[in-house]
Amino acid sequence: MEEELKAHLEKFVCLSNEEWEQIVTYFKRVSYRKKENLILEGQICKSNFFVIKGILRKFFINEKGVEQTTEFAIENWWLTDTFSFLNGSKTDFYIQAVEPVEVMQVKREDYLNLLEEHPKLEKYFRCIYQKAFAATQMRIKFIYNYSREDLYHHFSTSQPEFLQRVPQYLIASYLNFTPEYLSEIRRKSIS
Amino acid sequence: MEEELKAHLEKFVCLSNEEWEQIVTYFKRVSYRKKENLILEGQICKSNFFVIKGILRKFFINEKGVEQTTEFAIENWWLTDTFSFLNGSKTDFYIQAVEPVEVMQVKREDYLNLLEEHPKLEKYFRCIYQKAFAATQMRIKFIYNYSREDLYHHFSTSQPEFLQRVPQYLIASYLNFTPEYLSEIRRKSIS
DNA sequence: CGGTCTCTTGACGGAGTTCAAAGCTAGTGG
DNA sequence: CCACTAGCTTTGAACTCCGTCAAGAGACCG
Repeated sequence: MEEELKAHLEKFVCLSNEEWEQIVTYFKRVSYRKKENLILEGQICKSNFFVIKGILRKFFINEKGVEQTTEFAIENWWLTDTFSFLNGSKTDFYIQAVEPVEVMQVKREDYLNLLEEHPKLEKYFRCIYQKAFAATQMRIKFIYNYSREDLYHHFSTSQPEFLQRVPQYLIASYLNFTPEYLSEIRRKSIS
Repeated sequence: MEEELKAHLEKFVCLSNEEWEQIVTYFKRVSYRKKENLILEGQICKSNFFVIKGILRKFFINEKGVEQTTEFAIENWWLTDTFSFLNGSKTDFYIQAVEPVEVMQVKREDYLNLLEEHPKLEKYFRCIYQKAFAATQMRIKFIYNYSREDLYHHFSTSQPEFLQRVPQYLIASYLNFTPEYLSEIRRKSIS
């Protein structure tokens, strides 16, 4: 069922069944296996992904050649390289399934047409991006305010589901430190 | 003149003169002196600020009691604590004029009414927030990818105007390191 | 010219990385 | 259903970047 996306849209705008049936035609439902890549560095990031079930992560290869995770997306979150998606430029990122994943994906052109045909959705995406922007600002504040150790504790208490579902080395990567150091922090907090 | 704001809106949507004249009534034009605070920690951040002339910065007092700058805004940029502005919650931030500043400011309720009355502007703000979100994601990528020293060099080459207009200790604060260390980096690059 | 704000310099310490190696776990094929 | 292997996690020692502290040198303002 695509009901998850419908429910999410309806948190911000009211839709008739008829509208919904038109809207859903712009999307494609796709499954990906664990570790499968949805997009690769160097490609143009043609789609925006809405997660119905599973976990995605976005990462890039840093200057030292190490995978650096910058975002996770779970159920009811959108994920894409916004910059590449909007401008049609090449992306520096990979998007990969952490677990087996079900998504609804929209291509850039369909996204733009969808907004033309259904201006109601301008409001939906305005709200979504406002929230996403506010969240990212909060994240920068945390990064600036807290030590790595504090960031881990904050993350593990505020997002406990991730600790269950995502391997430690990816958490370390997302928090921008080494698996070795994460291991050290965990030892400290247990004893 | 408020022509700066009008020009900015028209980058994303077409407006008749009549529409513009209605829209502008939702805004208030205000001047602030150097170092004057537009909002204070603990208040509700009631307005969103569009900079016509000058520079604003947003900062918070970190756990060590030090001012930590998280954003600058120059001409044609919006600045607010998005989270507080949207939800009406108390802000953790200060917004302060780095130079004498002219802004157009909208209150939260006027912003919401404006969007009701002029749905065209949903598109404008959707685009603005999309871009802001993409920019913040790029910023996190930079923070994760580069050493402090590289961050300074990247900042100074990509935003040279800020080096001219903003004192060094604020640049250091924005890049999340100490004025002492910034001084050391500068010495290295000169010799 | 005095005083406050900004920038520089240097010595020291600690949070977090790097490297190397061993222990664990889970997925795969036989 | 077990065994093997590749990938994940832990440990510890050495090292490094960058923050802290203290003090001095400019610069800008009344």
